Amino acid sequence: MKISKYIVPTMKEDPSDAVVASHRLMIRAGLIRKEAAGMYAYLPLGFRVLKKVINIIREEMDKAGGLEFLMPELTNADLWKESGRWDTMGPEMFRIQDRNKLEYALAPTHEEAFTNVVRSIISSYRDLPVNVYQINTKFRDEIRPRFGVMRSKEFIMKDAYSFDIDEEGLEESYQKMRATYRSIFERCGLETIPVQADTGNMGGSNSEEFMVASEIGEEALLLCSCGYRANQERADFYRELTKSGEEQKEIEIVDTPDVKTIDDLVSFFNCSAEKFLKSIIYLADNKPVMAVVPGNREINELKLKNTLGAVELELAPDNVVEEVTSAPVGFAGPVNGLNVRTVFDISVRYIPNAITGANEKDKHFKNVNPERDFAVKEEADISTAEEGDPCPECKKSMTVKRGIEVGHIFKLGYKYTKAMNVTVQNEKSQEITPIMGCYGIGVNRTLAAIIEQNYDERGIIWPLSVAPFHVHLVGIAKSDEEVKTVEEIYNKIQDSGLEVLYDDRKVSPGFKFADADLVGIPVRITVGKSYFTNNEIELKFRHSKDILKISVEKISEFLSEYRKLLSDGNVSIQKLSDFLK
RNA sequence: CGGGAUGUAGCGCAGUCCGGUAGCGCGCUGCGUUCGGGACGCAGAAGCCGGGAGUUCAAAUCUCCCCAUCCCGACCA
Repeated sequence: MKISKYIVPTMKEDPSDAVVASHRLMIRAGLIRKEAAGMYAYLPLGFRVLKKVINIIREEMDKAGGLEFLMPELTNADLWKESGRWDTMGPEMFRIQDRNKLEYALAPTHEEAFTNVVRSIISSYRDLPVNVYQINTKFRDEIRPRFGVMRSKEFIMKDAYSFDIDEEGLEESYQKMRATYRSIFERCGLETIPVQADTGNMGGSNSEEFMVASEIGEEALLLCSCGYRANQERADFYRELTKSGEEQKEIEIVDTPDVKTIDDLVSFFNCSAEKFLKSIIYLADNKPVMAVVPGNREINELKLKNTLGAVELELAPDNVVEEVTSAPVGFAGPVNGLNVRTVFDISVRYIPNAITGANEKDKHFKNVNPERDFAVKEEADISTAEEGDPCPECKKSMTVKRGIEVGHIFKLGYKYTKAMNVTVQNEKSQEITPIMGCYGIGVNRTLAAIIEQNYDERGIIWPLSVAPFHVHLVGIAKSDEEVKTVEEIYNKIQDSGLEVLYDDRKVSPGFKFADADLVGIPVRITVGKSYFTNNEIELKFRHSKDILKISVEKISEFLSEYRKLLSDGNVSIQKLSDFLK
């Protein structure tokens, strides 16, 4: 492809609204343009990369026995009502009506749609297992689209759904996808960290997220050297739960004017934060509940939500807090039994002589003792694991890293097959309900994550497997004759079967080199001065500074080797540069 | 939805306090000179100053209302 006939609108300056590297570079290198917040147009160069990522996913899915579908993006409300998610999906689902006032959703995910189509097709245990998938656009009315294509309102997702006759089968399907995901991300040149995760509103039990370590990641991960890896949302941690020997003192009420936050309390009472019982009022499905954790801990809202079995959980507004505690915000506590459901963190009962709000303005209790001064009826782990907390498996101290979630695999269980009444006959002619798994990959996000992991101050450094072109040919010709010579080389590279982007523009060499670095094609071939004087072609790998001067014959060999490695699916920069030695 | 910021030429910005001729850099067009790491000269084109209402002789600039975009928190691939 000649640049003069293509569209590569590169920009020297960073766009003002891009903060993270991938977003900046995708716009500067001419891969995407913003249409509106959370909506992006892919330009030809960006679309080529996107297609390469899609192809890798498709190849690996097909290899694993996945069957590719294409589902409608507009889904009937009846489907969602059948599974019960019409009410639970919340405002992130785009809902629309047609001219007859029938309700639809722009699909944010496709469990229902696939379950529906599969149930109409399968009828026997012999039809199972089956793994169906698609690569298609999803719509989510994100509260805040962010970071370019990393989090957008419209995005491409590969979503797969497995149906098995029993849990054993599901385990097999799940493990197969687990392995498939590893190879997909590996082929994309991405290093991923699989972590245990929450299943969110997808339902189900077991789930694992594939994370790309990155400073800009929106998830915090807890990692242990023993191999324990979990999303902070659901990470467990080990706790030494023993009664302290401390003698129980007499409960006292203390005047604490304007002392509301844990920080205030620490300086007021001059003791450590873990002595306080942090008591927070939430609204769980619009009903007030209180959660109590030690003052040095954060409440893990997801754990709390799961404990409560709630669909929606949010901090209660001030007026609700005042109503429930009959005191301003900041003085809640479990002592004189409030009339709300209260969940205590499992560590609370082991805190002697604690300090807590008195449910009265400017008053706190000190020397509060669990069970003596209040009943601990409902207990759960509702604390967030933090950096340095002991690993739940080996008790060693865990570290925290940030990550971008590029893939997520779930064991869904029977949630959809039961709700939507999917059955097949087993060998005894009995009706059984298949069990499901579901497996997603954010395609655009994967692309952005690839850039996040592969760039420098000059631009993108594409892994060979997803580069928009295999070779970037820079021609520096001064006369018509020289132009013709470069063109012959261009034809030769094309004939070798490689995808080549040929910079044939009439601009200065520096301009072309800078653009080549920005666009980031892994192999750059320059035909210029040294060719016209010494018959040597210059080759430069994007990831290194070295410029190699190579004879025409050797270049031909190099190109056919490159071509061969690509078709073997076995190409790496290492192998390519080794070939030149 | 809460908190913060910004909308001026295709892109990046100044001008706004203190009302009075709309500006700079990049890019773009033409001609010429250049030609190995974002070349130079000359000549050009291009802006309802986010939208609406108001104050004023006069508004990019002051007031009010709307809209959009970005950043920080809750949602998620």
